Amino acid sequence: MNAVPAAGASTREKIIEAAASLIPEVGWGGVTSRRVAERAGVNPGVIHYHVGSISELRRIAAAGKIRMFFLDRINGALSQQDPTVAVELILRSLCAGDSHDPELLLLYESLVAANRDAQLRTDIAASLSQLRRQLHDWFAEQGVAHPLAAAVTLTAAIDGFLLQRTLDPDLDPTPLIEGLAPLVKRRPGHL
Amino acid sequence: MNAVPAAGASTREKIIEAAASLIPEVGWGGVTSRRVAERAGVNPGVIHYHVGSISELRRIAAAGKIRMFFLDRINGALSQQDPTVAVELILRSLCAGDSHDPELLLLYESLVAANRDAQLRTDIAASLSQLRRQLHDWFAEQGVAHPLAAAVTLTAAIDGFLLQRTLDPDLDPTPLIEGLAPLVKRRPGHL
DNA sequence: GATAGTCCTGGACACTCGTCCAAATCAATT
DNA sequence: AATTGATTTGGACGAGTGTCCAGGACTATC
Repeated sequence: MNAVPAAGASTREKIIEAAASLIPEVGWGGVTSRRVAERAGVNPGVIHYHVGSISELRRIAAAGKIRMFFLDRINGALSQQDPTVAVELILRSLCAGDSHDPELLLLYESLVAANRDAQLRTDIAASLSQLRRQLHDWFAEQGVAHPLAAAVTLTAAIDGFLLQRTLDPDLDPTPLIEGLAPLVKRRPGHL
Repeated sequence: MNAVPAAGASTREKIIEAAASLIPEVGWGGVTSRRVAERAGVNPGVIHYHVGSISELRRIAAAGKIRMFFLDRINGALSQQDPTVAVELILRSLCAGDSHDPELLLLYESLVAANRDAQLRTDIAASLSQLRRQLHDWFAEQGVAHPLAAAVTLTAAIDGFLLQRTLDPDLDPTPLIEGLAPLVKRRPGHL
């Protein structure tokens, strides 16, 4: 189970990838062994050879995707010069794509499922708290007045807004950007 | 189906109530006909007599509870005098109870399930947009500078924060209250 | 080429699911 | 008391589920 040869790792990854792609489509509970096997082009029996159980498969697939999601989509904006610009950039970019962005749907499916899976909850909570800390440090560095309040509020607001936007694709991010702008303004004295 | 006698309505309500109480416990997909029947103290067969299908039962139960939730928990704060106080009151009250508040868990279960159920999506989107409008009107009345930005940001931030708090009960609402306070400050000229 | 270890196949197992229905029960009217 | 309609019962049906396993195939080592 520890040292997995290349060939085995390949089908294992195919299985995990298939599960991850299914979560947003059919929901957490809809990810079944047969469906995963079919999408991965793999025999149903082989799933339990590479991954212990379906619950564990869902957990592995979700946690991996979520970690990547935060790294890719949020951290990219931190290379911006101005916090206000960065916030607008994050939101515009997140709203640019489909409102049914698979990565977002996977995130929300997992967040809700985590309430019934302690291991998953721990994994996601770690990713979220790391995200908050990164934002906090960056805001502090950029001379934002209240970096902690800014990081917590921003994380929560984006999270909630995107969740609501999955229900109503026409939801306009502009008021939110306006609302968040003063929060991330630099202190007057900052160079 | 329209004019339901008293006796029938009674068991029908027992069924719906049982379903609503199960959603936060076992998740959207975990609400099965047998479980609902057991909790309602009712024969499994009778569910399809009073409610068409299990999907419809879940939808009915969820939509009703969510409408009530917004009415009870949010509107109560609008009788406050000061918007800043009201925001703090809403958050403190929502964070006072269990972080696994059944009503909140039901809301998030339903929000996620709504992505795979057009009817449910429409119902919840209506409740949410009504909530935003109520907040907007109240903020405008109270002389908040940017009522629309305030309403959208507040709704999103609270929604997201509470979702994250279901994962991490120790999450402190204070930074969020700090972050939202300037957003709902009255215009200087307001009496 | 034989052997050993890894990987895969196909099918079985026991279970739960949503839905349906004929028959039994109940309530109220005639 | 008889009749009629609404309500409830208990069980059945087929489909789908997670999990497991005996064996086949495949690959690298000796």
